[in-house]
Amino acid sequence: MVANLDIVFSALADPTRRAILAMLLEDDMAVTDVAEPFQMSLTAISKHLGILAEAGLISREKRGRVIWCKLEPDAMRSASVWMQGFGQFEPVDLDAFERFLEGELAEDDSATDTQR
Amino acid sequence: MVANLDIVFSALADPTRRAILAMLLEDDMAVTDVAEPFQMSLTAISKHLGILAEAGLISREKRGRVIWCKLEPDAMRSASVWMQGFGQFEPVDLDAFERFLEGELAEDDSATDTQR
DNA sequence: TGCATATTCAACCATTTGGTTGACGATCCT
DNA sequence: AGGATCGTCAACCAAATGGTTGAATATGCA
Repeated sequence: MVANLDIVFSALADPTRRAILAMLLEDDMAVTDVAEPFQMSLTAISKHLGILAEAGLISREKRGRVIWCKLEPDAMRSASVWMQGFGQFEPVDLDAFERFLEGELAEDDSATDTQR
Repeated sequence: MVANLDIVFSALADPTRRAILAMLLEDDMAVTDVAEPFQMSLTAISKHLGILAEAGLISREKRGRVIWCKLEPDAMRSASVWMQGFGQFEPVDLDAFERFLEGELAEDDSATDTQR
């Protein structure tokens, strides 16, 4: 999944699309329901969803008449990794960060009711 | 520094601009030197630099004839923070990571004082 | 002073983007 | 079968984007 940074970043550059992603963070949604809070036409939203899907940021699955849209947060990974090359806003001490993640993982393992 | 996600992400969406940022990661550069490795005109590069500056990703300082371009990695912070809302590929809980670091630091301190 | 260098400005052009509307295919429900 | 709902397609449009060239401005240097 070598996401193309061009299309990922340009997909993220539009506020409508970022809002859609934020909505999908809550739950999977049908196209019509995604469109509901916006002023623009269903066609416009459908195009936005196409762009998000093209970037790999969402997936769409047709069940009956309804197409369900699902967030695919992994697609942001390459963009995030690229950005990590810049600046000090990311954990500077990667070794410490690894130990931190290991600790969290151990916690997750011990938590029997943890989802995913 | 409430960077505008629209202009930050769309600035990052262009491969030429990302390449420029990567070059500036090495060192500050004059406009002419930034333009040198690219096929396009100096004017085009100048426009790209304008867009990067508008997004806050670089700053430009004129010294004599030469305008020096400097990476401003902080501008990526808001974009990075926004992305952290999605997915598990970013430090999910930065606060927890900070507490973890403090904890490690405390361990180191006590290790120097006493035998663990 | 006069020329070379560094950078931007202004005008222009082709392509892409984000939106619209109207028609269409597919599916569900009586 | 027939009507309502879900979503896309096709054609179109205005504005933004990414590039060009030629001229202009500002600075350094002999």
